[in-house]
Amino acid sequence: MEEQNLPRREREKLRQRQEILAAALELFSQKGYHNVSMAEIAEKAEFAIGTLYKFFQNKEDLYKALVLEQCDKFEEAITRAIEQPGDEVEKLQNYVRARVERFLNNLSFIRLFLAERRGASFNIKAGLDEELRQRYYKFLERVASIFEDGIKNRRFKKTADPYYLAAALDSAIDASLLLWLEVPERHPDLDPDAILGIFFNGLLES
Amino acid sequence: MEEQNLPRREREKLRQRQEILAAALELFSQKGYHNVSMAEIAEKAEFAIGTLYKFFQNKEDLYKALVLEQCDKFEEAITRAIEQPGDEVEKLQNYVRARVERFLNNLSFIRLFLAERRGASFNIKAGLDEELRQRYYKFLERVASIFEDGIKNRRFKKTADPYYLAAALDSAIDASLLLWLEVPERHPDLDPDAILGIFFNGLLES
DNA sequence: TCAAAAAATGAATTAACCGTCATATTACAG
DNA sequence: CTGTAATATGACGGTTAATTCATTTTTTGA
Repeated sequence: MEEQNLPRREREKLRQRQEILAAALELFSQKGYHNVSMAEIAEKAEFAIGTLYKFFQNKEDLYKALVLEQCDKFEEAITRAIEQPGDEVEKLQNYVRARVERFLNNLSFIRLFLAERRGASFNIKAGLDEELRQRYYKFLERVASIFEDGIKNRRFKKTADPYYLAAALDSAIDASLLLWLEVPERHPDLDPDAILGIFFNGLLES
Repeated sequence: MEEQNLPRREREKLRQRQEILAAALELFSQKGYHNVSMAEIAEKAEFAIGTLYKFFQNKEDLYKALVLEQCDKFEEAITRAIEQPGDEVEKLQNYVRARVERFLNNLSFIRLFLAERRGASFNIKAGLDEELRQRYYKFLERVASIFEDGIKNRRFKKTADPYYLAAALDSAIDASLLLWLEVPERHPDLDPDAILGIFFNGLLES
């Protein structure tokens, strides 16, 4: 990380900032932006209200920092997976596995993320919504390009526009993971490769 | 509808109620629950604030009524499509087409619905969230049973658990529709059968 | 036509909570 | 150890918005 060689005071500050963000993440993901007060965040993080304002200009700023930071982590993890060497099948396998892993390690953020990525756009968060959308579309393009390459290399049939394929795969992952999260007793198996199987192996008996 | 043979006064009331709900739907889907005030809804519906409280106990109650009513309509339309006679392939085609059609006719609610169906659960709406989840899972089961039948009848290969297939298809529909909604210039074609094609025709070259 | 009942109204009440800032506490240098 | 600077605190001012209810308006039926 970049914590390395900063003055002691600065490192301390960064750690405090992280603690506030952690408390906020937990609360926001449980109750949603509007149902969490600064007082609550302060109490959970064990700071005074005023202290929060030393780190963040206002509630919205705190929220943005939280979401963007988590997005960065998400993108880093997924990028690493996609950039492993291998053919398109392997890349997609790595992608789905990384998605699943990240999901399992970050349940609280996932709730927030899904709510944000697709939710109605709130005036109060104007700008963030648009930025997230843009980032998501760029990210989808990278997955789409795997499909595209696969088609070029005659490994995949062109069953649909690569971008739609990417969107479909990505949302199918979300759906499967949410299912597993919300009714685990009915759907115990969570096999990343099974999700891909839906796309690889056509349903129709030929 | 059930408006038929009610006293004039009652019919009048129902119509007023609908007007309030229509105004609320538009506002909520544009700005989100917390960014719409009762005063705004009242003004848009051309009633006094107090009048809203003759129809709904409070803001949350109004919101619940709105969402549940729209869900009813959604379920009716989809049920009608699924219950058309035909083999499993035709049923799935009808299902996807009905989903697309409903989407196009109800853009404002779709935004609300997607936000609600997957969004973080808000305390304030406790109960509604759970009900929606339950209804959605029941609905998924019906789609899943089409896949199940198709597998039994040797029309489909068993590429995955039918319930996961249903969830994947359903969310792929959402994803494609949202894509089309948000960046129509890049993704002009919106062909229900193309979405199904992804699931029917395997990607892998054999 | 008119008085009683029903319905509609929106000003006033009340509650929540964001963000400030005067004060208290802590850290630090001399 | 002490005075000063840096930091932390949380009570409070101000604003927004949900809900109530006394009053006005409309409807009803005799």
